[in-house]
Amino acid sequence: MAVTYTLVKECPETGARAGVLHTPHGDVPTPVFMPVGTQATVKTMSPEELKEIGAKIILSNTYHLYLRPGHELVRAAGGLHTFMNWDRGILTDSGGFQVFSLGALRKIKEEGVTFRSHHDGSEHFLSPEKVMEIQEALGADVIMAFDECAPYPAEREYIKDSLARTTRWAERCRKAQQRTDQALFAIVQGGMYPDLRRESASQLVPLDFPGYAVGGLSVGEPAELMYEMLEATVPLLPKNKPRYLMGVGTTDYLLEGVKRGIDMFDCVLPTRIARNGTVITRDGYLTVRNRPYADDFRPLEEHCGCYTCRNYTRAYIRHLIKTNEIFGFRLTTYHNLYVLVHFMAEIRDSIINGTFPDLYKEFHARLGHKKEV
RNA sequence: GGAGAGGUACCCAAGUUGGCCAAAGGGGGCAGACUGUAAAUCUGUUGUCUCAGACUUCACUGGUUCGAAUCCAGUCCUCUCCA
Repeated sequence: MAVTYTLVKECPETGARAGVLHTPHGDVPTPVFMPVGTQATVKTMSPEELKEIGAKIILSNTYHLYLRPGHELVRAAGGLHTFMNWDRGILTDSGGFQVFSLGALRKIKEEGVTFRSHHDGSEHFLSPEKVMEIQEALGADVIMAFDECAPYPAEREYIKDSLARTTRWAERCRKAQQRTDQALFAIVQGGMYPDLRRESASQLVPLDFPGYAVGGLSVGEPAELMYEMLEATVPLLPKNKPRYLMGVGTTDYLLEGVKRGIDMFDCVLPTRIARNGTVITRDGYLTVRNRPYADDFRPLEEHCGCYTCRNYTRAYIRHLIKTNEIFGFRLTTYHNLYVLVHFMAEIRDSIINGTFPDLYKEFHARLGHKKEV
């Protein structure tokens, strides 16, 4: 098996799990937050910095790397790990999210999806088979089945058709798979309809994929609705396989996701808001770009052990951001990723120590609302 | 000394057949958004007030006119060229 999962401990009070994802590029303790490096780089971070932060696995993207520089070039480079000098885990998203985010530029059919390139308008056809070919050329440890991340809100009938097609696409991906050293995860869809979530899961689970993702969430719906969908989905997923909640990455969502049995998360939010002048703290967001921090000589977050907080002040970082200096984006990105990666490690420890419910209560009181610090 | 060009809001800069001008557009400032990255992006806002409405602004002073950033006269200042 390319990638296996070991369940280390499960919180008896909640559904929280501590485990290990074993990959050809090292073990990944779970629950885990995976930084996103869409174009074969986590924007502004070097691989060395990512390791320093504690990242054990990162994301990259099929659609984007297919367009540029082209998967054949990555293959010629020796695969994504070699190409980008990252010897730890990599997961590639299938392009399913681009079916959603490039909504105006694509057309969905049973056979696959026609995209008009957002670079030059050229037309490209991605099918489950093509996506598998690309992902095998890229060579990530975990690869994703081609799916449709459906929009919210969406009609029940639309979601029903979409989820069924996503299942058929997952089967086609499975059939097209040739490499045996990559784990192909299927993606549960179903929109915001609990019964359709269950329908999707019940179609995919018997196909026995090495891991399952929950997709189509965090697309604009209220938080409570997302939690409800998780509760409808996760209990149907096999306990001995990793569960991955796609596109989720605020501290409160992470905590709530873990509580409901999720093992893996990814999100562009920490890196994106970092570049837009906002940092994540244990107590909420801090928009360090704003005026009040102009002469604030404290670190971004007191007691944070990250490189940024050990060496730089809010005033300096605000200055860098305001002057559009690259180093500013690097410092905020570093901090945000550090916070999430370490938050997950802390959660994992608490699950193993049996104190997760306490940690949950503590953070539940602090999170869930945005607050300037 | 002579010839010419010009002075518009925090900065740059449109606007000079008089009204539709509190005044385009940039930049800067101040906020907001961001969740499997079309994102170092996008959106809002940026004269004053008791903000619907009213008031004071386009170098300065005076004038023409129902009405002036726009027309006239004078003053101050800036730049270019020629001596």
